[in-house]
Amino acid sequence: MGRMATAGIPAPRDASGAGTGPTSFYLTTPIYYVNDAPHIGHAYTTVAADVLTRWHRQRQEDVWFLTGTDEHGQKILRTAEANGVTPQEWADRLVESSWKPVLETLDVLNDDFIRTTQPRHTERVQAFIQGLYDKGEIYAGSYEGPYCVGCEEYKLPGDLVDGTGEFEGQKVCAVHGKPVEELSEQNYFFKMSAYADRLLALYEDHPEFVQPASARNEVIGFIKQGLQDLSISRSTFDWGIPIPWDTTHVLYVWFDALLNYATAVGLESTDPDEAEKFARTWPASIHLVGKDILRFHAVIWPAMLMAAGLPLPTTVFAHGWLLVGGEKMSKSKLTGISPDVIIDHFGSDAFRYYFMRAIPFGTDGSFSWEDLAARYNAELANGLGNLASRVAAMVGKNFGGSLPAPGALTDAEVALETVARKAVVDAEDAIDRISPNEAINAIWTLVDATNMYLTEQEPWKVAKLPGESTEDGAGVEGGRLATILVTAAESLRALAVLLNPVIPQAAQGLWVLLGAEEPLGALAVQPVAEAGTFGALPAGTRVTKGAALFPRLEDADPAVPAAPADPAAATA
RNA sequence: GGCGGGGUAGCUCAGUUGGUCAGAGCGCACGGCUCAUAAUCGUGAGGUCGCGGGUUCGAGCCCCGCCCCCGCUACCA
Repeated sequence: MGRMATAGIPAPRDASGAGTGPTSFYLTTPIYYVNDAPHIGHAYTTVAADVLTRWHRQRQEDVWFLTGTDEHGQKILRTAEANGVTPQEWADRLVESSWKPVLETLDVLNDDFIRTTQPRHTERVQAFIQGLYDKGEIYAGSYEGPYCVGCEEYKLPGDLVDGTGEFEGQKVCAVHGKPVEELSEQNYFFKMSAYADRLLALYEDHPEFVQPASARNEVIGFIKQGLQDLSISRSTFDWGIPIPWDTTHVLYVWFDALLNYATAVGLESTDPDEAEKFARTWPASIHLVGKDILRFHAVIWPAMLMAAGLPLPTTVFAHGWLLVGGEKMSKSKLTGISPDVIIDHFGSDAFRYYFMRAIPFGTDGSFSWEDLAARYNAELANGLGNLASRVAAMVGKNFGGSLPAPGALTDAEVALETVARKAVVDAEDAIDRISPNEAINAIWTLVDATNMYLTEQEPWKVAKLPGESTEDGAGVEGGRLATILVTAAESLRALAVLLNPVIPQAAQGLWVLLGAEEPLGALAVQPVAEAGTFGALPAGTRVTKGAALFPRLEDADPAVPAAPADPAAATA
């Protein structure tokens, strides 16, 4: 599988590729900066991570899904001070009030949640950088750059604008409009420039390392401009991990943050169990990132790992932006939307489904309430929900809710099962290419084919045919009507299994509707590879219609599409 | 400025190496059906494929110029 041209397949990390046991699959989201409250962009990343890991779990793989929060840095310090609390108190507040709850809201099943202020992280980070220091990968130097006294921070050339008035002709701080000073500061530097060639070789030899290709090209272009060493310590503030050999400095937040992916699974731990966990889990299969933080993950991170002599992750995947009204979301333009606003109205399944299907992963995508509402009604309510409803209703009406034994299969049944099998294969392939939207497209071919199958087979007419029912109107076991309904039920069974990673609540609803748990066991343990094989539900399975999976929304126009109350906004 | 990606039916977008490539879904219109969440199934709609040249027997797909949009251009979470 690893030789497919569309390099998206996480290769087995057992380099020999020999084992036949479960494949280890370790996936991460970025750790989110606690200065902000979650918006749909964060939720998008997290949901994608959840869909991918749920899928891999349903392949019976050994999965580890990590998310968490980044809590160090000057911005956090300032925000906390502005609110009259310590930075740790501030971080605690945001984590408990916003970041952990949103995982529940989104139905996300993460295996761990790391916070960069936890001792398991800070201690291991210190051990890690001490190791680099001892190896000579870090040296003392000085950082020079334009410094804005008003902002109390160094600026990038791009942050500066042309001055006006008394500062005409000078470059000034865009925020304060005043000239900046050239300052220099003693810092510790990581010898990143030494890894430029090895990084380029990495991108060349492992095109799957940075995906999609557009992201990879940007990274390569960036490095070809010349790679400089990285200043990795700060001494102008103290909210960070102290540099072990010089505690007047704290570690640069990115160096700190990136390490979470490894410390969380046991890097540098002295605990034998944790060390074993690291050996079993590392390296990561996929780091999911937004394209704004691509470079940190595709350049700095592998360079750090190379310096430490650690294995590199298989893939850094940069997804695109969610566009609102054609623009990147922003609070100032009231386009930064909280996931709660959408989920309160449409539910978490619809949220997950919409963002996973409507937007090709890796490209920017437009979000609009109109599109969300239209897809909800057309695809979830009319397409899938109604399909389940019509099948369950007919099994109830004709067989008292007890799935009958099917009769002889015709070409139509074989054709539908073929669609199901192909959907499985195509969806699996799409997941391997880290393309959830294509996976859902593949699954939906079965929704459409099953609706068509029913229209063509007309079970409601078959039910009135001689020999299809008894005197009291009950359907006949082994008849044509029974065959059609059992086949449709098998389709629903396949859909429940295939859609469980994407819309877990509705999939479970389908599982209950089908009464499948009794004969087949829990939905979560159904192997996805066998989902397309019909004939799994035995005669006598209890099918009940129940409530609509996705009730149609007539008032598809939610009241408030803009930014809601935001814990962090008050401090901005 | 440099590098890269885009501008295709009302909307969101597909369109491999140039020749059924002018498409899909949604929305809309008409028709069929009536099991179902007024759902489902079928048909249609005629868009200068950003603009102007060029190459070719033939170009959204190749070349040149131009007009817009977006991303990257180092320590911005």
